[in-house]
Amino acid sequence: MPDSPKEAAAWLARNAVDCLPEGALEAKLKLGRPLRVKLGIDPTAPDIHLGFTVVLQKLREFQDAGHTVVLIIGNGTARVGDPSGRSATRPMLSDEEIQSNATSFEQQALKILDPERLEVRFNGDWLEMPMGDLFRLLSTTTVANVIERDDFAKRLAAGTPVSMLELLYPLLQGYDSVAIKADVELGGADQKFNLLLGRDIQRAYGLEGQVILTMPLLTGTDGERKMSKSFGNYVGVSEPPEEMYGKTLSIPDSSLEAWYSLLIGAGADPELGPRDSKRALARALVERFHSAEAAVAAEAAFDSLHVRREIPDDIPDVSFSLNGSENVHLPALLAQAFGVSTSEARRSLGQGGVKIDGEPLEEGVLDVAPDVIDGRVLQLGKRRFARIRIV
RNA sequence: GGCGGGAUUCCCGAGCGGUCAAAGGGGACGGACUGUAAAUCCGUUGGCUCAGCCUUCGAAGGUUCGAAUCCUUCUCCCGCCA
Repeated sequence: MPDSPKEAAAWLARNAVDCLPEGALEAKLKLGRPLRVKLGIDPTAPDIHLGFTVVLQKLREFQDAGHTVVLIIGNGTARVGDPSGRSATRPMLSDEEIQSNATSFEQQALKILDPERLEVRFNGDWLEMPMGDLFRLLSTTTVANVIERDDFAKRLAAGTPVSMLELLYPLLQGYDSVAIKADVELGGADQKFNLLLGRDIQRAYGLEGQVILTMPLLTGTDGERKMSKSFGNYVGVSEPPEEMYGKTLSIPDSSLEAWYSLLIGAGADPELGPRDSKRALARALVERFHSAEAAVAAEAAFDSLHVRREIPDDIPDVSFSLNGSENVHLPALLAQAFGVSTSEARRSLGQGGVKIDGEPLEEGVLDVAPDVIDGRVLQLGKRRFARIRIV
């Protein structure tokens, strides 16, 4: 890691989208003390996904350079809900939900962050402020200032509702920077407005404005939209190795380069084709969040299941009671074994989507003799398996 | 406060009083294909004791042989005006 403030600043900002204002990071580094680097987390979603690790990774770089990361669990702001990029008003969360989300969030963040240089704060501690203080905060910002931002502007233009609470969100979030005296604030590229407003608010309180540094948003597994829990296109850092591996392999080839540069910090081996680059990427990710052995195992399991179409080793046992009838009624069995409705099970049966020991069942067969299925592996689609015991 | 518009199946969104379990798209699931859980193509997508039956179209009543479609009240939402 470079020594001079100038070089250090360039290093830290090297893959950022924005690092504003120009030269400010270098100036902060020249102070020669550990900087307080803020990251605000809205604990509405309990899983940290790969997209978020891009920012966490950057925080870790600051830590490794001797700075302190202040992780703010937005238990106060979570009751408002970040409007960024949302097209609709968010529901309020209960205190219990927020608390449990926050706890699991912190645990997962520690997979990447160094606990030695980490300070965890809850912004509910200072957002419960007297009304006079709130008024002071509100007076720092104009309405025009807040509604000029893209997502509000769009929603207002489209006639979708924007609550007063949401309008408040950027201010509360910005006040966090005042409360913890942040020198630098990190966030995803979509947080630029919030971070800049935090800087303005700090200055309104007579503090030196924070440097803001935003990281690119990782595209989700669909290759289309940013990775997000609400789009269902995310890979969580706590997911089982096989899931993580498989999901990574499912990204379109066009996302490969971005995933490499944002998650691995380097390009793919140019010798490898897209298939093998992707496999290497998937292995690397499983290795980082689980272990080298898990990565090898996940790849082997994937090949077995999807490439060679084999039946996996560890599959759940399901007992099925005949309840006096002669034959096994397959819709009922499938419903019990895989939690689908019997109607859905019938449809799958009608589409050749059910196999016994890897052998497709003839379409339209609804009942089989018990010994045809007892002790064998029932398969629904490509990925759902159960070993059946008739009792 | 006044006026107008809306609430539809997982989501978005169509829906002449009968032929509506409800168009279309998205998503999801199944099949084919494939280096892949990608792309593409095909199919399915309320539930059940499944060639039939039952429950759905914000809620509750009502009109009718028959209502998602008409009427009344209620709840929630949106816009415009003040």
